[in-house]
This record gives sequence, structure tokens and C-alpha cells, in this order.
Amino acid sequence: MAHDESPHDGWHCPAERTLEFLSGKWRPMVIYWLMDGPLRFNALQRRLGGVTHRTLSKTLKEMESDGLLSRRDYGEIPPRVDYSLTEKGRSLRPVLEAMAAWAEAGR
Amino acid sequence: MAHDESPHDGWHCPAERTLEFLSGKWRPMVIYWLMDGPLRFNALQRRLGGVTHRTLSKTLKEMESDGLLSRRDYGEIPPRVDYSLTEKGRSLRPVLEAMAAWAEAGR
DNA sequence: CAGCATCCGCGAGGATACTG
DNA sequence: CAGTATCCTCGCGGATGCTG
Repeated sequence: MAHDESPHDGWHCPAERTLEFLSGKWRPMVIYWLMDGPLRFNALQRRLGGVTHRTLSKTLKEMESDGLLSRRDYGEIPPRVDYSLTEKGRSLRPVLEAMAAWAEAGR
Repeated sequence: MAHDESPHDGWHCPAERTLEFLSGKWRPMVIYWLMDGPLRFNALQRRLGGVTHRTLSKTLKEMESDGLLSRRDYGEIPPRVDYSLTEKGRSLRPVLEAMAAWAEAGR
């Protein structure tokens, strides 16, 4: 982490990019709950306290297009869909653990 | 990281708390630039590409009251103030590094 | 059960100008 | 040089209701 002293315009620290994938009120928790395996929409919603259906729906779609999770539609009636972490999503584990450790230490 | 299957209401993952300290468009970069030592307001502003004076001012004040950094006023004319990381601020380093590593790996 | 459409409040962050 | 005050925009996330 070395840097000079001249003015910078477009520069940004690499951590920022990671933050983009983790910011969003529900994203960390979604990842957390999917760490153990796939969950259906409503199962996920029950685990997150108080997410709106619409909001969770949006969040999942965004995370899917970010490549963090994959959506599986069983094409059944009544509908059945589940969500699971992709490899990319799982690879965030160390990051979340570092954050958890910091939060833990901070008291 | 073990958890059951019953409905949860108030639960949240510990990483979220850490996120609160790091979210904010400029916070990660402020921490990054202060890692090497104190910087004066304008020096900091030059390093962050395109922050508004007002926005940086607000950001710094918030981070100060979060205990992440400390502000030192030299009481001179013209004004001279510099900002440096507190111990708490510096302790975020591993977290930022984990995030940086992930961003790095993600291509 | 899963998802979309519509409407809305609120706060983060930017533009600009002024002060000591 | 550092900080504050005012005004404004934009998008996140919530509330509610409808559909297959």
C-alpha cells in the first residue's frame, strides 16, 4: 500500500469495488444465509427480519446480475424457485469474516 | 457460522455493523489515504478525485464522531487542521485488505 | 409461491456561495 | 485554508395491490 503525493483524479482504492457488491441493506445477510446452501424465496424472506417482498426481489435480481448468486426456477406450479451462492459469492466469505471479526473486536 | 431454520426477526450478521463504518462514498478512500499518516484538509481533498468541499467536510466530521479518525486544529491563521486515523481506524486495515484482495482476485 | 407495477418518503451527496 | 449554509437531485428501500 504505497502511494505518492501528487494530485489524483480518477484513482480509487480497490476495496471500493468490493464494497459495491456488499452495500445494500440486505446483501450481507442474504449472503450469510445462503452460505449453508440454497434457499427458496420465502424461506429467505423469513430469515431476514422485515424485508419487503419487493425489496428482496429487487435485491436478489441485482445480486444475480452481479454474479453473486444464481436463481433456479423449477418451472412448477405453484412456483418454486431457489437461490444459491455462486463461486464468486462464496468467495466473499473471508471478507465477511474479516468484517465480523472487526465488529466483534469493537467492544 | 451455524444457524437454525426458524423465523428470525431482529437478527443481523455481525459484518453489517462493520459495513456501517465503511459505507459512504468516500470513507474507504479517506481511510486509505490516512493510513500513512495525517493529512490536511486540502491535501486529502486533492487525493480524493472530485469530492466536494462540503461533502468531505461532512464525511470527516461523521468519521470523527464514529471514532475512526481524529481532527487536530493548530489554531493558526490561516487555518491549519489535519486528520489522522485513530487506533480504531487503523484496525480496519485487515478488513480493507480482505476487500482489496477480493477485488483483485475478481478478474 | 414468486414476481411485477405503481407510488412515495427520505437521506446521501453534489453545486454554489459566503465567512473567519 | 478550513468550514458552514442553502438548495437541489437522485436513487434506495418501503407500502400496497395485482397476476399466473
